[in-house]
Amino acid sequence: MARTKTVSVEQGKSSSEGSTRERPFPPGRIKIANAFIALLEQKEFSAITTAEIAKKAGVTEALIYKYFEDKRGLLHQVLKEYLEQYLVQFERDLKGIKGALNKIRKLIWGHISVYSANRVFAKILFLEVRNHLDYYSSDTYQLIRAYSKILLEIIDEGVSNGEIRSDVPPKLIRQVIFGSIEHVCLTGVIFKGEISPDDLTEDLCKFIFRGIEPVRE
Amino acid sequence: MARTKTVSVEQGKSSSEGSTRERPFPPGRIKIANAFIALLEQKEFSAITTAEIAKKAGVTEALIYKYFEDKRGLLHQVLKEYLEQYLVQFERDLKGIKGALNKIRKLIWGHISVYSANRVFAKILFLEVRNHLDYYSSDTYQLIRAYSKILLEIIDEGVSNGEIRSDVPPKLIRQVIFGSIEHVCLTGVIFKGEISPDDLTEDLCKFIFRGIEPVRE
Amino acid sequence: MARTKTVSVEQGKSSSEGSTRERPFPPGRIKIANAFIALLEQKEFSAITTAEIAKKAGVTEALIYKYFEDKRGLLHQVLKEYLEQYLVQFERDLKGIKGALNKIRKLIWGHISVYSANRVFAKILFLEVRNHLDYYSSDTYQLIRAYSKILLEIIDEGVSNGEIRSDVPPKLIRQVIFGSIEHVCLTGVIFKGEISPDDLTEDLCKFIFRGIEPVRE
Amino acid sequence: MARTKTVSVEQGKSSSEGSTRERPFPPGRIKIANAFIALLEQKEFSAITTAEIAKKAGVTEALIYKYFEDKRGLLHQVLKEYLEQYLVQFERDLKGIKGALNKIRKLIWGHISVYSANRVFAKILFLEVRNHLDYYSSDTYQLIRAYSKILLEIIDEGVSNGEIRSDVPPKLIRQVIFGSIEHVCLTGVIFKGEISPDDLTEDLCKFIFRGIEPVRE
DNA sequence: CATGAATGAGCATTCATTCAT
DNA sequence: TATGAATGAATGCTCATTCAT
Repeated sequence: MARTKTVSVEQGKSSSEGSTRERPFPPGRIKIANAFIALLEQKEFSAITTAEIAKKAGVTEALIYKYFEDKRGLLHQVLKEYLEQYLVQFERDLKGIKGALNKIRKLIWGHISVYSANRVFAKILFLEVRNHLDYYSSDTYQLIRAYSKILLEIIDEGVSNGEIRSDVPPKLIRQVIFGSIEHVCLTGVIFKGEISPDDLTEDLCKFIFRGIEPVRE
Repeated sequence: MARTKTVSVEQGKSSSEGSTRERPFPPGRIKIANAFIALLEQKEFSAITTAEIAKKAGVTEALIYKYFEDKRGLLHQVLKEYLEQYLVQFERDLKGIKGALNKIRKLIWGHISVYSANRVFAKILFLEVRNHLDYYSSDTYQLIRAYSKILLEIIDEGVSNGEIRSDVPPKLIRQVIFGSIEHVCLTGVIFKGEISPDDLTEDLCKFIFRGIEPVRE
Repeated sequence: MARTKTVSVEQGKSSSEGSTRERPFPPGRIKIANAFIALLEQKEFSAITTAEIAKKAGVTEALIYKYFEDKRGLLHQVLKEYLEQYLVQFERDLKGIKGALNKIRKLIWGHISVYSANRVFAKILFLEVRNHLDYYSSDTYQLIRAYSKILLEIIDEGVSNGEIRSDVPPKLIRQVIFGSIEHVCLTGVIFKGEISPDDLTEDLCKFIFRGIEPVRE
Repeated sequence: MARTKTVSVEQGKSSSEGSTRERPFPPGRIKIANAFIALLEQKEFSAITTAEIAKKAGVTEALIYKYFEDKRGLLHQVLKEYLEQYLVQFERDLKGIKGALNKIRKLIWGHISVYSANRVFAKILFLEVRNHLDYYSSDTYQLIRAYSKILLEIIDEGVSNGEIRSDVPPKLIRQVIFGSIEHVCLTGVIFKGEISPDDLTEDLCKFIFRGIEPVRE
């Protein structure tokens, strides 16, 4: 079973300058972030209290407010750090892959993999953050949009080179892809079942690429 | 813009005939349910206070607890009544339709239509209720399962008679269908955009039935 | 185990007059009183709600207020009916008994017997009613005072005729007697243990009559 | 009139010596405890609201829950601190006293003295706490049991050395002693009358030691 | 870098009680 | 004789958040 790693992302220098190098997060901050993530694995965000976080982290509640705007800020921050990491990885994954369909396959696999490895991440994303309006004006949302845009570009590329049919709106295609991935993973996340990236990707692609109907001739 | 109708389901008929018949809901109950639904259109469940509901309904807070278990119970109850109504309609819709693909098309259309007509309903379903474990042991969940089962049977039927390919697990197909519908609608719901059942159904089916790839001649 | 009888006292005419004879309590009233008593056996007064009483009685809450002033009135009423019954019995018991000590013995036995047979009664008396000031201005308190006065008179009688020492204030003697009885029974009531009137009376009298010290010959 | 002292027990010493030492209670906690005790003198526990306590203490309601489990926890805590203090005193009082009867006399005196000096204490003990089942599984109950056990041992000692008659069960003797004390004090507490430890002890012992009957030559 | 102490505002829920029918 | 519908008022408790040290 893929254990969610609770080691808080060591932030590389967000923007590097000459001097002291990327300084690591102070211990308190790390403890808080980890405690929070651990808690998220057990219960939903709104059910988590600052008192709980502080206790689990072994610090005082006040310290949370030293490092984060507020409770929701903590959520966004943690999510953002996760996401940034994933996007870097994702870009690398896509490098050197030829063909729109192949890229889509890789994207699906990568997407499912993250969800599979870090269920909390998945849970946060589609159960906590997305429902709130503040999300849509957050940094995180911009990251997600960037990611989402990449898929759209791949689809456009596919349409251009004839790999993908042109009689269905690309945006709809994108929605179906994301919708399928998430629905499939949601089930796994909620029921804490196994999620097998390889198998799921295989089946999903088979389906998405060629549809529901059997091969005509 | 499709206005969500706030008329609480009149269960049974209000005017009795014959004997004791199931009596109509008392006015207070109806007012509460409607006020609650109206509120749900504006804000998320956890942000709605009982005081607000009572005020909007023009009754006292205490009355809420006369008719519903608690705040969450109110949510479930309202949802359940909605759902029951929809399922009746849905069964009727499906009557007389031949062919698995045609049935799926109808189902998709019906599903989107409900979401389109009753955004609150959609919102409740995938933003409020589903995230909580108590949902999965509720009456509502049973209704949803029944509904879900119907789709699976249609798919099985399609596989049997050759309408649907057999090399992809039926359950995955179901997940993709539901996932697609919901992702597509979610966008509409969240951004309060138009949702056109006819167009969406058309595109979705085009896609789901024949996949992403262009026709191979 | 002496089961508390839950049959509400059929009130004899409180004060008789010529006409229609003691009319029995209406069924609703009886059901309420019985339900209440049954509830008192399980939990303390303040933990019992009118809703509960009504439900157990199979009537509406409103009916309680038809027959009783309010919740506390119900308590007092029930208690009073119990008490009146007991006092009648008690007076009869005392008839024909000679000697202060013998009378005291009989009183102790009677007192313990009631507690033993009707634990609810005991519980109400020393856990619910007595703590509240309204008790001390109630009918019930007058009954208790009457009862209490009888004991004092017996003691006085004993002092006069030399059966009882005169160098201890009679009122203190009375307090010790009541205190002993109640402490002994309280234990039984709270821990739901057996209470044996005969044995307890025997031991208590042995002690109260001759004190803690061994016989000095 | 013996005024109940409202100074909350300073646990440990406030001024540290040596190392880390148990630090004194924070001011808020002390204020809460004192306010609560003061309130208990005026009304019964269930009639005291958290709002009241907070107001009287000059703190916010929330602070109550920082220092105490809940309202009932506050009651138990306050009682426990009182009790612990008393038991220490009590053990010292008993030191150096010879003879079971003398010890009993001292115990009675001490017991009445506490009640007399701290009526709230008495009130809490036999009107609030004792009626609830949670009491019987509390720390406080253990303290009371310890205290109660001491009396039993004294009685046993008296039986052994011939000071106390052996034909009455020691436990019953204990019950009579406690029952008498409490009944006698209860009257004082409820009617806010004077309680004179010296006189009461004198009379009670006279009675308990030698019983109700006059001296037989 | 971190904490102890304290707060302010909210909020679900309970319950006895009333009254027209 | 009894009920269905509705209420008013209270209350315990939670929680995110602040700030001096």
